[in-house]
Amino acid sequence: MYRTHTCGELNLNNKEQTVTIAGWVQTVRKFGAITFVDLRDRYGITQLLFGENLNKQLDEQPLGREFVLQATGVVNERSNKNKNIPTGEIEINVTEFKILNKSAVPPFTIQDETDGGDDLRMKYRYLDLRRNVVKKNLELRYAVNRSARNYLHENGFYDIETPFLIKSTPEGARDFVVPSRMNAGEFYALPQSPQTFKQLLMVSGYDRYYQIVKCFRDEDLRADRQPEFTQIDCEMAFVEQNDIIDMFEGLVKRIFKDVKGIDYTEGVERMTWEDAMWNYGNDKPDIRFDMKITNYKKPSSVYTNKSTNSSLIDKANFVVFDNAETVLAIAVPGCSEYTRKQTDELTEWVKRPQIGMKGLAFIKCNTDGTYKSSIDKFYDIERLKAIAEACNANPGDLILILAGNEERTRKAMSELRLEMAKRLGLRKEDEFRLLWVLDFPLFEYDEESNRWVARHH
RNA sequence: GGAUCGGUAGUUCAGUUGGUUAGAAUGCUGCCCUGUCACGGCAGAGGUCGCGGGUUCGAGUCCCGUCCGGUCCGCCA
Repeated sequence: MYRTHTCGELNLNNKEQTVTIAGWVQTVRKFGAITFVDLRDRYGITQLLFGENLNKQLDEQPLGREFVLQATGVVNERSNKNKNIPTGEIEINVTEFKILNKSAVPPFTIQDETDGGDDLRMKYRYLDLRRNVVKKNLELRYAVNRSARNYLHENGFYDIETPFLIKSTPEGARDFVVPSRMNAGEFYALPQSPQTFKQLLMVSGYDRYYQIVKCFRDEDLRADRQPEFTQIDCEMAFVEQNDIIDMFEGLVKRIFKDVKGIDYTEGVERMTWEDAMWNYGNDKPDIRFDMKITNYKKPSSVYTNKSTNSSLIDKANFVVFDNAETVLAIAVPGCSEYTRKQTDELTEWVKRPQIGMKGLAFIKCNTDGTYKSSIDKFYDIERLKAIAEACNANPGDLILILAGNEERTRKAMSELRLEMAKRLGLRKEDEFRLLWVLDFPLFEYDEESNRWVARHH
């Protein structure tokens, strides 16, 4: 028998048993007459003890990191227990061992906190995959996948495969192309998504379809964006928007329950795309904290249901605000005591190329009720007060104001809001909120012509 | 396509105003050690400072070019 147990399952219940395990050498700790070896496989780590007899054999056949080893021995209770691992109460007193394969010295350490950089770890991916943190990621992905499939199956969805070598069906991104042998000079495209196929399925009456499927888009990368990615692709027929939202809210809650054991019982907040962009400058806003954005200028035509009181900043001969398409502010709680150095540092922060603003205005709402600002030259105390009230600032708050092109300024203010929240410790990694951001409807029903028409955006 | 940051020991990084023999940690090698689990102690090896050119008495350091990598913009739903 190759092995009787894995490296993750032995404990005091197996005491006195003779076992055989196989795995990779994690570490070797030599103490003169005895040697400890941590043996690792997918399931865990088990400590091997090489006593006096075998130690001599180890001198002739030295072990190194990542050697593949098969060992037989008796499960012993340890005299010094390690409470950090499940197998920490036992060790195997080795009677016989065989080096199944030697290993060159790995170019980086196989540990949670590895010393290897990204490039090196990708080059030696087979070593990187041995690391526990990488394994955990693959396990998580599999758990999410399994949970989603179970939920969708239970709700009547069919998993139907669709072709990869297809005729181009442009969706906006560039197609990846594959040369055709049969038709020289012609090419297949790889799907940017299964969009046309699932629509075909709907027409054919398969009214609930899903697929966990690769999509291909030949565009430049970002840190969180790859040309090849997987999505949970779904389509439903004979439904309204709320049916879809309810179904996939259920999916997300089920995944949290199955994967993390979290019961997300509260309702999921719904927000229109317009509100998300207007109040947070972001189509996926962090709503774990408030700090909403206040708009001081008339919105562009994108925001059909928004209006503002631009008289608050008008007619002050302040060209920066006068010439700006958009003027936005947030009230940062408790930061009115910021020093000149700190506000200068924030100004430099928004001027970085990634943010791209030309400058930053601020109003300190002092706790004694007075105001001190970088725009005192243009606005008297009454006007500062009015501007501050418009963004619901409290005494002790620091109001930060950005002005410029609408799209860029909104995006910059979103980044600034997140940055300030981070500095104040408001972005708590272990807390989460689910939120639906409802896209601008692409079609609307036209009563006159009695048909659906595309909305202009 | 554009902007910007980086490339120094196996690895992750430091390296001052341009100045003696380029350092640290970790890994690796050898010796010591019977209870470690990030073992410990002692000793040692290990470098074309990405590449090419220039300035200079002298370049890891300054300048130009080039290659590679990261991040962002463009692009991408």
